[in-house]
Amino acid sequence: MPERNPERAPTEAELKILRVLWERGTLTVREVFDDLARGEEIGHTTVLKLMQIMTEKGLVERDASVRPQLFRAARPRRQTQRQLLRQLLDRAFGGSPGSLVLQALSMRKSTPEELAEIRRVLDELEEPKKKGS
Amino acid sequence: MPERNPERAPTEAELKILRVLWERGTLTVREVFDDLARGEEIGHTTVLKLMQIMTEKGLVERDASVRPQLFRAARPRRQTQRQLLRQLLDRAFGGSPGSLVLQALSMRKSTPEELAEIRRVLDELEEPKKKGS
DNA sequence: GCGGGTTTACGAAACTTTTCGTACTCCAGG
DNA sequence: CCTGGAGTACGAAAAGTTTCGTAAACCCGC
Repeated sequence: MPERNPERAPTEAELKILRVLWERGTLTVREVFDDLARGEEIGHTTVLKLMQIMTEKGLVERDASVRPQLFRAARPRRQTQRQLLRQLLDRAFGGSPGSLVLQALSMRKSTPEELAEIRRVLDELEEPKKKGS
Repeated sequence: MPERNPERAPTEAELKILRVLWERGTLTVREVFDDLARGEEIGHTTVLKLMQIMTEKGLVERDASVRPQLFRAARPRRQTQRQLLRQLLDRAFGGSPGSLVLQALSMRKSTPEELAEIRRVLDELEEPKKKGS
């Protein structure tokens, strides 16, 4: 189905649209446009064109059987985040997540809950044998 | 000094060059070229042109008083990594480092030493009062 | 001093991404 | 019907990135 660029990560403008779709589910072009237009100057046909291209790339899926047609993200947020993380890792962190994590943590802004969750994941990573609840 | 693009993060090709400069310090175009050409197909003047543009952007600094002229990264690796991380955070992780860190950790590939270091940073974050060694 | 390889500057082609004008289609109301 | 507004498709301009050809400037050894 993707008739264009298959594996390249979403661009900046594409991510703006994906963020809306991940957050709100299945939407019309107008709904996405209204959402984006609240925060920036952008044209309705610009959003439409982007979403058409994203359909060709396989980034979103389109239901053209209804009018207006509906769009939704083709891949879950997590998967795309992972792809972008991998890309950043290779481009600027020598492929090692360690230093990336440290830099990210040093940005503060993490809640105590997140820190606890991180600690939990660390425990699992360091003790892969235990499988108890 | 930057006569072009002031604050935008380095592009893919620019990062390839920055990686070499961060690793090896102050280099000539030929040295950067030789380094990159070992891993991919690329022309010498392509590298030169990129480095000229990067000079205009303020990404590298040039010493034109010697021949061949010398280039070095204008900003430390850490600072650029931070900028790219911030960008990724805003673009795809809703600005919160927590989930980014968790995703990165789930990629494995971290050494026990890195995990220990991460744990140490976590401790500091959760207990900002203690200042002991 | 001269010739040839090296270095540098510059312009522009080739691509990609982003933006939008224009026009066509499809109704709903009058 | 007819018309106007919403929705859609399409092409292309505008902007940004990457690549390289060409030629001028420079330097070393003969």
